[in-house]
Amino acid sequence: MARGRAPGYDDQREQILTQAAELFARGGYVGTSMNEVASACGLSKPALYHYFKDKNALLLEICNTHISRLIALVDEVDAQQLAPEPRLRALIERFVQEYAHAVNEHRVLTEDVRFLNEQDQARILNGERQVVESVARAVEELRPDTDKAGLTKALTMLLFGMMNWMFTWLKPSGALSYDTMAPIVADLFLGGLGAVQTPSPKDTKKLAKNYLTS
Amino acid sequence: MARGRAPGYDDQREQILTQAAELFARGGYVGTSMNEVASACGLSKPALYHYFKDKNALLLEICNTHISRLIALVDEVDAQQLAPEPRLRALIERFVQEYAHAVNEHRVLTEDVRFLNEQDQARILNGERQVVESVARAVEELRPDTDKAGLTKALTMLLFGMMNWMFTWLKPSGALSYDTMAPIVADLFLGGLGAVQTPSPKDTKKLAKNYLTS
DNA sequence: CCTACCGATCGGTAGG
DNA sequence: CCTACCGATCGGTAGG
Repeated sequence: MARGRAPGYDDQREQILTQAAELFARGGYVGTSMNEVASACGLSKPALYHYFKDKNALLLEICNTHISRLIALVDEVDAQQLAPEPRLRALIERFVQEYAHAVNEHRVLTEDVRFLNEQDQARILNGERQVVESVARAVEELRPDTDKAGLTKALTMLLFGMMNWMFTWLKPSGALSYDTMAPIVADLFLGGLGAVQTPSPKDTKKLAKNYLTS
Repeated sequence: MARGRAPGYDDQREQILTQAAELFARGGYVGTSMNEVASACGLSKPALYHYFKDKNALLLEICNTHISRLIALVDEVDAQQLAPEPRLRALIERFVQEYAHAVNEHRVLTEDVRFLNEQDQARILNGERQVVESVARAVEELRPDTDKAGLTKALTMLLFGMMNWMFTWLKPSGALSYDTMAPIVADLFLGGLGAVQTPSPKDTKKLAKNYLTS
């Protein structure tokens, strides 16, 4: 029988990831040294390198764990087969909960993916695309006309903007304030959706060309 | 008569600031070296230091120029004494225009202020507070009840979230797509504002406590 | 405005 | 021949 990892190995990895996410969120990926990560975990730098092969692997696992949870979240809501409005409300509530549960990880995901190596970055961006597309489908159900106008993704991204920007102004002190925000975001978005004028075809053509393709 | 600056001195400074904003926006402040800035401008590093005393000064001037324009913008709209709805529409249009005109500077402002030294950071954050408060006043005029509920600033920040997040998904290729987005953001926000349920006093108390105070 | 450097610290790894 | 580390230092490069 093969000898496994030492007991506590996985716990130690988890603890390192949590610490690194906090340090990266505060000082940025490039602005945080492996020495800082190590000493925040009470480890020597070689000990840290025992758990992660390099700095990129640390960043990748933070991003990957978080995006995997977001993908699982939208899949779960999809599986519930809710009507359009409760579906979008459920998505918003779950996103806000998830962000509140992982503020540091979320900030790292939104700010530091660009520092991953090319292939890992592509993997993460692919995951993000999956998540966005699932929400976009929910938006489109609520306003089918926006899709052919090329507006669906724009509206979806405005919704993500409201949620993703929250970590810059809401203190991460507790999940309660995030919980309070979820229905507000849902009310605002769902209430405003019907008021959005579909732009002229000339404008939406330009709009469609201006999405980031990657 | 004292010898003035060499002719072209100010032009060179401007060019450096534009180049630096682009490099900082792409690679982050910490991830960009002064050598990279210098060579992108066709200068030696010592030559670069002739125009800016250190890296912090470069970051400060990028942020300061941009935030000053935003403050001027809200002051101009304030001076027009518009009715609440056209006022907020004007603010949104002007913000989106300004962001489109200075995508790199805006990204640097939103992501890299934390790397400024303490005093400069405080100055910039103070400017940001001015801008937010002006928009918050416009929001409060449209929904006076949200103020005593502590909701005004939350709604204002959701609006900024929609606008500030745009640079992550709209290609910076042209001002036209941004122009198309401004009325969409305005429709969505103004349309949704009336649909937002005021949360219970218990929740808003928590909400008010969770703003970043600085 | 150049070449030539400094103190320090970077990410990563040697031997034991 | 595995794991779980340590003290010390590697080659390069950062801001200045």
